[in-house]
Amino acid sequence: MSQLTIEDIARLAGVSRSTVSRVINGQPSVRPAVRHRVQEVINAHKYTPQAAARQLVTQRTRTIGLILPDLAYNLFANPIFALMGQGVSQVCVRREYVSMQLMGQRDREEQTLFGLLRSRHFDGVVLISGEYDDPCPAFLKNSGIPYVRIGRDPNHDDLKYVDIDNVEAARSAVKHLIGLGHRRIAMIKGLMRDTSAVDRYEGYKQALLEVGIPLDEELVGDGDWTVACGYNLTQRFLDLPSPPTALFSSNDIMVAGVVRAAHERGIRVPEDLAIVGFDDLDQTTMIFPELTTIRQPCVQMGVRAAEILIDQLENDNTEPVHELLPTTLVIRQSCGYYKQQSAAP
Amino acid sequence: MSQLTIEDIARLAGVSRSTVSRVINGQPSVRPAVRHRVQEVINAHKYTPQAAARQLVTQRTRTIGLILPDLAYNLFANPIFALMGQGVSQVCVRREYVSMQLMGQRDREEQTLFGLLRSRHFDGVVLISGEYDDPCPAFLKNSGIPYVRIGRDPNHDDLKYVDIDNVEAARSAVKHLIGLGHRRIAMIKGLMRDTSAVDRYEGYKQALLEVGIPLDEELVGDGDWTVACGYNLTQRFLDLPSPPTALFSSNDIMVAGVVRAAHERGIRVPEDLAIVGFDDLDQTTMIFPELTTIRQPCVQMGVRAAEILIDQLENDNTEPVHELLPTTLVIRQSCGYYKQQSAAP
DNA sequence: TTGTAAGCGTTATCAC
DNA sequence: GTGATAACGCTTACAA
Repeated sequence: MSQLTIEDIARLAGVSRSTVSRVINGQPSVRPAVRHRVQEVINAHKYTPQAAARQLVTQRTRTIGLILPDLAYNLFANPIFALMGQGVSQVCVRREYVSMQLMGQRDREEQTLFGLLRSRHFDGVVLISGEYDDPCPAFLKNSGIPYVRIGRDPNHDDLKYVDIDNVEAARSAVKHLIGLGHRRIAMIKGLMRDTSAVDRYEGYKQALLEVGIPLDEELVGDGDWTVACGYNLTQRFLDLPSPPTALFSSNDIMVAGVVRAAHERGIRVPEDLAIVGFDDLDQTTMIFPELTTIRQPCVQMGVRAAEILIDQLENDNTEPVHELLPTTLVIRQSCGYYKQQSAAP
Repeated sequence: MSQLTIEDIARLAGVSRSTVSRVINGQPSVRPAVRHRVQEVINAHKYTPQAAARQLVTQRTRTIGLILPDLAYNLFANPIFALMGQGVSQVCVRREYVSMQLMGQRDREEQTLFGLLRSRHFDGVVLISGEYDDPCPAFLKNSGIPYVRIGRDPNHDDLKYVDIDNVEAARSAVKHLIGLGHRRIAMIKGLMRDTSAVDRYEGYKQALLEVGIPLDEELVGDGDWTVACGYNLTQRFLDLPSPPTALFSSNDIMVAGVVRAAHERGIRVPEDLAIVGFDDLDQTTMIFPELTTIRQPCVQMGVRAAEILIDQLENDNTEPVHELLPTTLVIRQSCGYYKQQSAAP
């Protein structure tokens, strides 16, 4: 069906290959009548140029690869990566690029992945990676493959990245709880191999420090982003002689576990336990009491990453770009009013 | 860095292009010493052949495209598509293929997608699509692009597909509830543009019919796979003069809404309301009372789809393949024992 | 076992 | 404005 080549189209339209090529690529120097005739033939036969041939001569694929963390496959957390991907995709469509997500376990098949990247399928890569010492950005960098990272690693000098200020975001979340009068505020950390987990913990500590609340190790749980750990850690917290009155979770997913554990013990949210999450997943709205949380602009992060990448590809722009997108504290029902409430008439 | 061509490698190794090519492609007819020397040079320079050049001559990309429904972006339901993708990816790695997921809104960018597919980026496609009259399989079919569908459409004659028997699976779920003594069994349907939603409803009706329970329209809700509809419909059910004692949900996601609505009214699960879901998402385990549900072999579906596709690609196998993979009813806590319980001493 | 040469389907550089 | 013609980087007969 579409095994026709440009040569065939040329013959059918009674012109040369070059002219057909010009029509396809929208070059102006073709007489309207000719252009029209050629276009007719192209449409009639649903001819589309073969990508490989084109790529070979132009040395461009107009394709960008999207690499996700392994995490994405196992986690509820999935939605945030999907959103970032959507952002990337939007820009690509607009700029007439193609974006493809590479499948497969990153850590298990690293060599396969690197080989693939070296074979120049992609003009560039958007890499979603928040891990310390991830080998992937290192590889991209010293292979000279243009990439923009979503996330960052203080140990690694990425030329271009898009991220949020996790320290500040977490700090504001915890300050909110403090502002409501809470003093015993538990925190569930994310996986500490992720920079965002470390930073959010840092923000938590800063907020406490600022108001002179001593850090109580018992109120800090080693989470791993999953519902299960939210559940287990909350049980531990609630077993304490003096349990927390508030809790900050490093993501929304873990809150699902927190809420379940609380429910099981008859602990009410927010009356007995105020909760702030992180991410602002749409999907959770229906599960929890409306969750107070930090909104992360996932789609926008994908958008910016793609824009920055394409800018580099098209304008050879190799200036460093380090963008921190703004987060917002979205206040809903899961915090209630603590001191304020008891101060009411 | 890896801008070297096969020509450069040949020169550096003191052989001809052909020999390098033979080494790369693992052809036997190369003297071990030579092979070794060439391989050294390749490794030293981290040379990888350029995909486009290779594809141009072989007319094969060894790449398969994975197309997801738009749904996947919006839904919690995401996990099942990710799992199918994992299955596809596993097989590809094993068979030395590359799999890439096409990004972007299917319905909005149909022409873009079709153009992409026509440009021969992919040797074949795994298409996850359970919609009636989806234009995508139709396009693939009459473009002669090999594809295997995950899901099917009775209105469309797909040459190869992998699916489950939704009617039978749903039927067994509802029979389970009936077996526990329930007579007023509500059902939440999925989006009826999806064949699986229609089939699951059919299974529900069959199960009732078999034991002579009349279909009560009031107990059937038009769902759309989301948490929100699970919530709203359950409220409606519980408002009925004679509310259901059991509920079958067309997927696990919607159960989240069901459970929330039940909780809010002090309806206990399973004592007051027994629930059976569909999918068996790992992630839900922590959210609901352990959910009785139908397990769908998502990864395996991806695996089979990829295997069937690659078989077609490599052996020109154009026999029809219609595989229905087995589902299982996984019995956990969300159903309890209804009649049995009251029959106990 | 190895090398030479043709050709894959495009775009790009020239002439005309 | 249009058409030859030479790349692009690889694989693959066919020769040697």
